[in-house]
Amino acid sequence: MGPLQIKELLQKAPEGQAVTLKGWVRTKRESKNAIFIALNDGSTIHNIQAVAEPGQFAETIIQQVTTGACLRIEGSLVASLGAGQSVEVKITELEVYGTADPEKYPLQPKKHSLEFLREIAHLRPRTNTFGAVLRVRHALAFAVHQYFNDKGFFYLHTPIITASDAEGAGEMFQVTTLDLDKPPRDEQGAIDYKEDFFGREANLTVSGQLEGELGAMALSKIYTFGPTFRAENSNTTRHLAEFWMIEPEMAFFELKDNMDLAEDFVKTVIGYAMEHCKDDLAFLQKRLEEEEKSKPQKDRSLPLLEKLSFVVDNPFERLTYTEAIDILLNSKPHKEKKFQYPVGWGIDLSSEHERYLVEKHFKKPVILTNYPREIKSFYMKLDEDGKTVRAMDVLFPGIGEIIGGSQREENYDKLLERVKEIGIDPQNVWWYLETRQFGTAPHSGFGLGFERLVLFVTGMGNIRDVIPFPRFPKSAEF
RNA sequence: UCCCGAAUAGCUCAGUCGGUUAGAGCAUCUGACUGUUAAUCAGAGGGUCGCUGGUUCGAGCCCAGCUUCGGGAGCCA
Repeated sequence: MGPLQIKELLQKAPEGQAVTLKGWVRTKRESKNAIFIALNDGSTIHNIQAVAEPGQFAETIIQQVTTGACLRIEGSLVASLGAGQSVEVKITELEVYGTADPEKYPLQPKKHSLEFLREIAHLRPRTNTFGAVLRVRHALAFAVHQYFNDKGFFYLHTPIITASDAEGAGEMFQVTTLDLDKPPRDEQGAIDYKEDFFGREANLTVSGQLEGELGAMALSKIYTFGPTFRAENSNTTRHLAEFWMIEPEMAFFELKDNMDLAEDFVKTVIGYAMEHCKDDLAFLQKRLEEEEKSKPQKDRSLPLLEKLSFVVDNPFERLTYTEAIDILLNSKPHKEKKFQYPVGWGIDLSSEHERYLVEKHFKKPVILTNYPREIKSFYMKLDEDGKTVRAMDVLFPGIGEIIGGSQREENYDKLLERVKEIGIDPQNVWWYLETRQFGTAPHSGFGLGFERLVLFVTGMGNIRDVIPFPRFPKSAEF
């Protein structure tokens, strides 16, 4: 089962017991009577201090103990003689698993910019910041599964390769085994996809929702949690070409049930991270506070943990799109013509409008519902007036849209009409339409961008820093 | 894709009006000191100033193009 993790060792009572340490050197300090090694194995943000006596080991060995080197240490767990830590390990055996040439190893015991660390994504998990982010990311992922399991949902594995481009959720990455130099052509000279691996055009999924609905029409409550791909040329702090999306889909849920679930779900998983990642979140909070020292008081945000508590403890503001437009029309920035994009019923809200509602007007997460049908997807259930659909977007401060969902159109005729209206060939989604012919049911669901959740919980500023190996335009290194 | 900004030592940055030999802190190395805490002190090494071209007696600095990066916008989760 391997050695005890440093996280566990740090909590043990020091009784001189024999322990084994395996981990990477963060710093080494040599003094007349002792050599101090700060070792970290990623199990916790905290290092354990290992102590050797000068002359105890050959100088050639001690010289190999540099920042980044990997060590095996045998020793005894004792009470620390110095301040700053309660326990330490008195070294009896020292083995260098792997050296890290200090002239070449890019991570130094000092602050590095996040931009620089992005260039060395293969090493950045070894930093305090990324260690903390990755542990929080894990806790959130675990909490997602636990939450749905507790609520009677089933984890449905929807396909990653799909032949339907009906979602309309964005540009897709094509999947092909055709020879791109000389692809087979049909009689019209067009590429003949009948010759391709699947006998038709195929792409990476942009959403598991349509398949998720098929699952919900049998298992009642399902969720997906998998990679999602968008080939959009998006260059922002909130978009990735490859990201992880969580999509619950529930039979017999109407829009209000959907909102209740979304709110409870987000609050619960954030609460889980707060409970299980105290040290990491405290570190991230401190990091943010230092970063914000240069900003004027008014531009500083709440301390991270206060911000998270606030979200968990307060009800989200719920209002319709129409009400939101009214608020925007009566807002100061609108009257003073400060908005870059004009406000009016029917517009797709831009991020400045969403920010105003969330950050200025309500100062809390907001759920907007009942958007005009023209700006939302074909599968959303029409309201009685035929003008709006039962959509809901959850908007978070600093992040924008973290969840997008809706009650689905379960009426076959209305759905077929909408499919045709937006130009999808019904033949391409015959299987989706059939669910409305065979035992159709009211149902709802939503999609949550996992990295946006991690972004919010960690307080990081760029989505590329909350996924281990980000994929974005012109970048697929590592 | 659009707008704005940036690119100088391993990292973070300064560099005056275009003018002689390119600056600091951290890191690294050497020495001193020390139960140390990203130790401290002294010294040393370390540069194709993103690339290409132009203006000029002279360019890190001015101009053009390109590349890469960052922030904002759009697309969205």
